Amino acid sequence: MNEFTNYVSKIIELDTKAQSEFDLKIKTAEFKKGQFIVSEQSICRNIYYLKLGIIKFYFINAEGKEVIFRFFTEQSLFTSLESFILQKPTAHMMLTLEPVIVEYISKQDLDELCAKHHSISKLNTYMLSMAATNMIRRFSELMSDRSSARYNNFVLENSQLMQRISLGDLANYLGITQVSLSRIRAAK
Amino acid sequence: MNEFTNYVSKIIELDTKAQSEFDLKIKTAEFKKGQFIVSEQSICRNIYYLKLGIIKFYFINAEGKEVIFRFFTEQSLFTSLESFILQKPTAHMMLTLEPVIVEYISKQDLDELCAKHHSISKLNTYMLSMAATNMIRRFSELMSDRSSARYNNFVLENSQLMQRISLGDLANYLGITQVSLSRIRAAK
DNA sequence: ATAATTATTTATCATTTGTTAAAGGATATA
DNA sequence: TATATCCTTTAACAAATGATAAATAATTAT
Repeated sequence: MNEFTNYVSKIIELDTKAQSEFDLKIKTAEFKKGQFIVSEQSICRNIYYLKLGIIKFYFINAEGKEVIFRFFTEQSLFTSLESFILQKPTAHMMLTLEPVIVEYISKQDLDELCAKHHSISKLNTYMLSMAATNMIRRFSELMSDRSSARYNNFVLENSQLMQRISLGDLANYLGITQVSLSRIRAAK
Repeated sequence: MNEFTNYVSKIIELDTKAQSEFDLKIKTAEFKKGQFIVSEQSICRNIYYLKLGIIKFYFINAEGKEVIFRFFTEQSLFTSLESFILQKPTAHMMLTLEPVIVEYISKQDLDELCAKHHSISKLNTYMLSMAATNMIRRFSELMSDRSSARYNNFVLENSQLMQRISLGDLANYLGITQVSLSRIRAAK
């Protein structure tokens, strides 16, 4: 059984038939560091399960600056949601920060399975719920504290992740410049 | 037929039986200006359709300041999503800024209808998709421009709404203080 | 209408953050 | 090892924003 199937089975109980049909649709792909899994203007046709590596989910804003929605690490699901739902070109990119192995299912296959199996429809609902609540939390986090507090909080809650991302990327995630982040770090 | 039912029928085609069962579950409520439809620490048990009025969806951040997710106006769906999904107390409030009339369906009723009718399950999927993509857009908007540009943009795209909300609320929505917004307005 | 309350603007000063440039470290490549 | 490249820090200055208080305008209540 694929890791993706195993992962979702622990979240939503899938009946045997639904599970095996889901598992059959899973494909695997590998990427080198610095490659786009979803590039600008492409259509995101899949939901991905991240087996290995780390991914930066971001866009370039009106001032030409990089804004990071979030990072994804092992054992997480991701997709460029707006593009995935409407199957139209995305402005939101998925870039590998390390060598990456993913498993994925296409929207078409997932839609077909949703129509066929109620348990997979429930899985789909769960994945959308997580996408929505994660964005709500991300927005709240960004609006909740001054940047120094956001930095301290990030270090506390993501000590492992700190070792895998650059301070430049962290600054963008926190919504400040790298110079500003250096100042915050120096001020301790 | 309730306005809520009519509204969703235009988005997702519901078979006759699903539609009438959905319609039977809809309830109505009225609120005066300045009342909470969802108050802090309460559990949000419903999805609402806003028939009349305007609502502020917000929370109080770690520094004690009000942060506005968004405003809702007539003919829109809303719920305090995290609380609704997990049925746990919310930190996100829904406050009426005008007299309000809503129609709503409970989570329990909706879940039952989802299990029974695939078309309603699709409706549920649609509503979650919108919640997620709306938050993605809101986040992007907030991170895309300097505050003066965000203000100009808001005025352009929400000229009707401008007449119904206070500048203090608008400032909070834009992520700045009211004093700062006054400066931006004066600088024109 | 008058008073009281609330909303908005203006002014002043302090703080934060951005910008630019340069310097120092670290890492990768030949 | 030496060189080049990338990442991070530091410094100096400018711009934006916050905090506070006071003044003005608008709204609500008596």
